Amino acid sequence: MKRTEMLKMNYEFNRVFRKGIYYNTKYLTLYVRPRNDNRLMLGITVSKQVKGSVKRNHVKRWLREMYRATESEICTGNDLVIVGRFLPQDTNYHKLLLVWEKLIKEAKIYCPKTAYV
RNA sequence: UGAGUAAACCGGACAAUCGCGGCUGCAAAGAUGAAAAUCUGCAGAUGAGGAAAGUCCGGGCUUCAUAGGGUAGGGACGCCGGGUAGUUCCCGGUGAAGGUGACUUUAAGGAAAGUGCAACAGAAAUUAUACCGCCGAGCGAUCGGUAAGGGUGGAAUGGUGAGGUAAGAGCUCACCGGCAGUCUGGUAACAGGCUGGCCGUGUAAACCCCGUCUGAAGCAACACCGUGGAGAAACAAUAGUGUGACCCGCACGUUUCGUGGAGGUGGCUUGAAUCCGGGCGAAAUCCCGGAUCUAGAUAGAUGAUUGUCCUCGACAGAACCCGGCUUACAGGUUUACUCAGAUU
Repeated sequence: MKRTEMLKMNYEFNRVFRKGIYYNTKYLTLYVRPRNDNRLMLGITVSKQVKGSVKRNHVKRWLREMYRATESEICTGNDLVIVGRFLPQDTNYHKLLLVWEKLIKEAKIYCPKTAYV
């Protein structure tokens, strides 16, 4: 299985924020920007509305795990940035996963496995 | 048994599957490359805290400044002894305050160098003073003596008792307090004794005085590499470089020095280290011997799922590294001690 490619530099993030299309929900914001090549790159960031570095880190891990679970169903050729926003106390991984699945369909980057087979 | 004091420690556990960081080893299958190597692959062990936090002190380390020394100014600290690389930290002790007690708290030098302040109340808040009183003189107005008592205040000119007196007063005496001198004990802070003598408030977390210490900035420090770009020098015109097997053709001046933006590499984990054993000491700490290597990321690694168990899980995430302080914290364990009660 292919390793997830991460966005690293600050300018890469800024490029996606400025030129990408964003899809907003209560818990997450997704920025999408098409790429010239066929790679799929991911950036994860969490808003400071989530207090405390422990909680922020935890949300980041959820987002990464969530992406990993659905990576094979996402269209290639895009830069994605997922932003974690304010989360109520009873949030857990499963709730986030449901939100995420809705979000990728809405953003029209949901490509079921046919692309790979 | 109940209530409490002090110290030390732990900070959900186990199993399975998938996933992540750097490390070590293997493999040579795939990709890049001239090579070294890098990525991918497989295996292995390993991977956040007691506060990682606040960034409040003290260092190491680095750069800048600086011949050496002193003074002023600024800042910090302030009972004594010991510990330490060092501190405002730690340990032990002294004084003071609190608690029945175990024990706790303590910015604890100087008010006899000087200045300031002390609201309201009160007669009076410091080279001051007499409101109600008390006593004496006087018919009285008033004058003189006094600071026991009342009253004000956070604080009122040592306190209690006796003598003394017109009434009173350290005026005198005893004890207590405080001051000065001296002796004894203690390394010292200080404690105790003796003698003299009766001494005018508090505030230095007000200025100040005395003593001690004191360059500045921080890993985004700093060192190295550095496509591009700015600069300098040298060389060349049938040359050189790239493309290519070669020629033609096409494109471009080339090389060196050097400054350094983006970016990269180092700094980056072996250290006042951890564990075990022994020793000096009342303790902090120190000494000796043995063993171990225990995160090193850079959009920043610990997560998800399932199952079992319990007390049902708090505060909370390394970012150069140590020592200390402070603050946050569900619940639990151990040891020592105190008070009250019960039983023997």
